[in-house]
Amino acid sequence: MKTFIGITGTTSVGKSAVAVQLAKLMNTEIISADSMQIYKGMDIGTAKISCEEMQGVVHHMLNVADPNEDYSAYLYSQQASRIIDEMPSIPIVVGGTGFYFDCLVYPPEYGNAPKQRREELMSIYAEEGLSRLQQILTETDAAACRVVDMNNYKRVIRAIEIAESGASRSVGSGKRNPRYNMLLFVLQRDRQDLYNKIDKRVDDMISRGLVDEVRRLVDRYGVCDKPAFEAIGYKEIIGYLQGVYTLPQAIELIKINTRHYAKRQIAYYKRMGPAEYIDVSCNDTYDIAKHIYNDIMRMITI
RNA sequence: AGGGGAGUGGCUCAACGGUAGAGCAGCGGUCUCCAAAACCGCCGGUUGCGUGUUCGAAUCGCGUCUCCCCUG
Repeated sequence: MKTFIGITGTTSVGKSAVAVQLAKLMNTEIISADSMQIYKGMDIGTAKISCEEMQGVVHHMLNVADPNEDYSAYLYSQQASRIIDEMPSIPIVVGGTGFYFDCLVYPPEYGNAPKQRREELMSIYAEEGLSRLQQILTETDAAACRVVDMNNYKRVIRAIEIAESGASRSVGSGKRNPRYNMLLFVLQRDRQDLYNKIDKRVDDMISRGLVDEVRRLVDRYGVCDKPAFEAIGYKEIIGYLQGVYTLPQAIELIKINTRHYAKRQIAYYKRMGPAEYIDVSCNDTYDIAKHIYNDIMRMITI
């Protein structure tokens, strides 16, 4: 079983820089695990690492999809695991999307979703509401209703898709076997400190031209309902461009939504299995990378 | 200074005589292809202050403080 290094943490915690230092120490490459940096042309708002910041370290899984595509965790796990498998060195997977790490280590075991059917179910939800979806699931896979969050239309739709493919959301093989040996490091910092950094980062994004970036995106693709357009920083600025919010309101919303996101990230990391938590509040990025490097060397030689 | 309006949890407001509710924020949680998404839960107020009326007041009276608007 192949080993990879996982580095995660909330937005604004400072993952990218640490990862670059670590990659240089390990003489290896980086694979992004970020559900929004996947998209081309979304750079400022996703805080995508710049060429200079990469310092020559190769980064994979950035800019691999167009914003009007239906990208998904399923595609990510397929593409990223291929890269991991082909890399001769120990890859470093870095990003804030905990679910993507899960999908790498435990590849989704249910079948692929037929695209037309999902659109049908979506329009049923839009026109007839959640209760109709619940009814469909009850009829096709009653057992799944006990396992699935019936208030969450996305989960209900997915369970219906699985049921219609002949499987059942209720009979997943409980303890799944991991595909990789992941050595996970979670970077963290004091909550107030983190919130201050988030506020500052959002202000920076605005002054670096986030509004223009979003405008360009909308000009090119229109306002579609693809995942990319639900990204924090984008949906709010779109609202501003459409006159729903003033710019200050949109900025405040971005900050709030980013804080909420960070909280959800923290909750997710707690359930990702064994991990080493590293406080990065008052440490130099190189020192943090060196610390992680030493730990890795120790774990691998044992 | 005079006239009018308002003061309710961090914020915006509801309840207008029967000992306070909601949204937002905050905090916690869920998660097997939309995951920066979607969903669930929790905390929090002796209603500016004082006094009176009443069996009972956030709600009525009086006084006082603060804020807003209008007139000077």
